[in-house]
Amino acid sequence: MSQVAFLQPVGKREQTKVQNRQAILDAAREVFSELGYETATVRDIIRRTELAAGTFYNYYRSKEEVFAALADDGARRFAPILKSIRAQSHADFEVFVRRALEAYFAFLADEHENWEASRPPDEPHLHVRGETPEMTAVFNEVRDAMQEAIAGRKGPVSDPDYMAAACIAVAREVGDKMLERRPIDTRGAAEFATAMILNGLKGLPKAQG
Amino acid sequence: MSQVAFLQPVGKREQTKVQNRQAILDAAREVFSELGYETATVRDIIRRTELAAGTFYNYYRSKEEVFAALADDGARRFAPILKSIRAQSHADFEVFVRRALEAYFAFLADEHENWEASRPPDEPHLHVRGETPEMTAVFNEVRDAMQEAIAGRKGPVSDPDYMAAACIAVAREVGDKMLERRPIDTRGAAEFATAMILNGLKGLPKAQG
Amino acid sequence: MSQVAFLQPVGKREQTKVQNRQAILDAAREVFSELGYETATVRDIIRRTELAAGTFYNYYRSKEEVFAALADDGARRFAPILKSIRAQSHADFEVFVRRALEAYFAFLADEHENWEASRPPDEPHLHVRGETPEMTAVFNEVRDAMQEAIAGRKGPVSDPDYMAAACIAVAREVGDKMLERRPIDTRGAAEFATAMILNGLKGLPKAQG
Amino acid sequence: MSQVAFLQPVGKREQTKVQNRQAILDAAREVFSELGYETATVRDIIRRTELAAGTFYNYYRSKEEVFAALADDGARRFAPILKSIRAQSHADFEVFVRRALEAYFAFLADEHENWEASRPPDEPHLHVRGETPEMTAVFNEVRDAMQEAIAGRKGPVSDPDYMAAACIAVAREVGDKMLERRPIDTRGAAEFATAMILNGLKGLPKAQG
DNA sequence: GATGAATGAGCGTTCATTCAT
DNA sequence: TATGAATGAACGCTCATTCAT
Repeated sequence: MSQVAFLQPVGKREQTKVQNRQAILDAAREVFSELGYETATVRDIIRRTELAAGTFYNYYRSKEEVFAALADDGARRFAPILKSIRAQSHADFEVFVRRALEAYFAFLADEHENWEASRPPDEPHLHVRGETPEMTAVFNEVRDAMQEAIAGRKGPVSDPDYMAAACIAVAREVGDKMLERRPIDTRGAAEFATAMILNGLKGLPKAQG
Repeated sequence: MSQVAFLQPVGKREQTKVQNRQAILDAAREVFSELGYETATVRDIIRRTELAAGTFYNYYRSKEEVFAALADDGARRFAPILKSIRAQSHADFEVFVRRALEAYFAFLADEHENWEASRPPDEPHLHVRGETPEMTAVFNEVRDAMQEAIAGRKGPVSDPDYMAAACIAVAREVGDKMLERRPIDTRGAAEFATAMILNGLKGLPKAQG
Repeated sequence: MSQVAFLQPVGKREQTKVQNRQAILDAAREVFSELGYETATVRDIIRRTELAAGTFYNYYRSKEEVFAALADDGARRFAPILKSIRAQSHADFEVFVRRALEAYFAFLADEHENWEASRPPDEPHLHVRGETPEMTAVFNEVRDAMQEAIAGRKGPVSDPDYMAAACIAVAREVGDKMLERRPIDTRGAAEFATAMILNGLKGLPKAQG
Repeated sequence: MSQVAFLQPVGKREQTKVQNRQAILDAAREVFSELGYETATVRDIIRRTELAAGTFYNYYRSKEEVFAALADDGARRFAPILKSIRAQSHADFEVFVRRALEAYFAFLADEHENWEASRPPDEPHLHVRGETPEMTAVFNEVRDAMQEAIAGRKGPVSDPDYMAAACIAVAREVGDKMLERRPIDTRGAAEFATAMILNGLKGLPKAQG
């Protein structure tokens, strides 16, 4: 046995297991973002795979479960980024908001570009909003962080629940709109969303550019 | 012939027709708000009814059509309210926003209470957000009005598309949250949303109550 | 009471009864000839009528029954013609065959023209072969007559059952083809069919026209 | 591994697949010939099978497709026979007609016997004429050949379209009648049909047997 | 494990027929 | 009688899931 094998005991078996799992995840990601969660079927997923129908169930028990797995994946990748942002903001709420939004929009753009890159160019194209599991998950991360940040602010706050809901709603909508524009301008979106969240319409810069 | 009969010549037939149509609409409203549009099936609707499978099709040709009928109903009731608000605000954007939000939240609360009243008390309860057709329709009305109002504002604006998206997102989320609280406080929600939209988090009153 | 009323007691009631029955028959004839027996539905029939769905069942118990009624109608009109032909042929088989075919083709052409006349000009148009009930019925009449005539021939015959089947088959096919040509040439068709039946291919005149 | 296994490597799976496919074809043949194409339903077919509803669709996409498969099968078996007949008749029309009819009737008889053999003895029994897909297909083959043969004949012909229609009609009807008799006498039927087609009633032998 | 055919509940829809009015 | 809405069995078909191989 090689050292490598010792450190990571990948026999042929384990390797294909990993590959299959990944193949399913990849196919599922595509399918969910093209068809949306409701419309997508398990069959759609396995069809984009070289695997057999039954094999799906060796890895995931249902459509729900594979969706959750994808979401998890996104969350796992994003969580540390968000954590370091919080650490770096030293309780400065404005800074935190700005940076969190920047990170969120960057993640979105990245996801989106990967997805577009891996697609045959002129397929019919539904793109149901924010329906990819990763985006959903990352969005949830941001929401939670925002909630905590708001709750932890010193001084009495108006209504932390409403505040969080409102902030996160702005983030989501602006994010979706951003993805529809070309070129995708994550900085512009972050600026807008930050200004809007902190100062409202009246605080927005009066002219664009 | 009684005068009443003269005013409203309802035979038993017409009566049951009206009743059935209403029963279908009521069932559909329930089903859509519990399961969401995608998940709901025509059969789910008829099952909540004492009617036979085929009867549905005497009234509506498809799930889409019954959804549209419900949405129409909501829109029809709300549109004049919104129109008079616009007329009364004389191009004062702040006033318009405040009143439109008040009307929107009031409508939501009303809808919601009616719906809750007609429900068996402790059914399992998913409540997919804002998915009842009426709410969808009313929300669309508000969105359109907001978009127009923003587009029509004098002076250069930062990014009307983002602005509209952000405002409407706040309205929707705060509305949803509002419905989860008891008692339902439409005035509080409207105040919050208005302040948030116009001035952002920093403009929010520092203390609650 | 007038004499007429005495002879044919038609009150308003009886009159509409007759009219309704006729309306159903007319509609059914159209529908059967356009859609064919299998494809046609009772609903198709009543839809071409000013009557209500249930009314159909006051007159006929099913699709089958109205089909039979139409067939009967055709048979009733054709039977006397055929009878007189038999009487006039004094057991001369060749004469009988020729005249029976002429009468059959004439009836077909007549039916067909009536039907075409009563049709909107460029509707889609299936015309399933020989499927109108009248044609079916008349065809059956001719077949029976032919069978009898063959069975009654003096001298040993090769195989009366086959003979009848063969003759009638020729009549039907040539009849169908005839209806597809313009102008409809009943005489030509009768000549051809008669020659074919009596003398076969080898007895056919060598040139056409 | 045995040699047999080498020649035909059939696992149990392949075996049941073949069996199921055959079961569906058999059921379909029965259903079509008892009910006719129009009346038959996919569910009628699967009901005569031990299979589940959905299984049908693993093999055929629709009623049409299974019908076509059956027809194809018949046509494929019959086409070479007919081809060799044409080759052997060296443009002698009479010979061609006689042999083609013989082959057609033989095929019919064969088909029919197979079908009867595989049937429970005294089922209700409609037997819509010549409606099994195989017979339909074979009949079409004969018709086409006949049309070509007639069209290719030297010398002016009376009316090739009528001629073909008449010949084929005789073939079909005599064929159907033949199947109703016991014992099935394909030679007798062929003799009769040939004589009838070539010489008509008057050329028929005067006595039977 | 991987396979992929089999399963059968469920879907949207149609339609002959019934029956209260 | 005429009406036409109500009925519910049946249709073609899909799909998540199972299970023998």
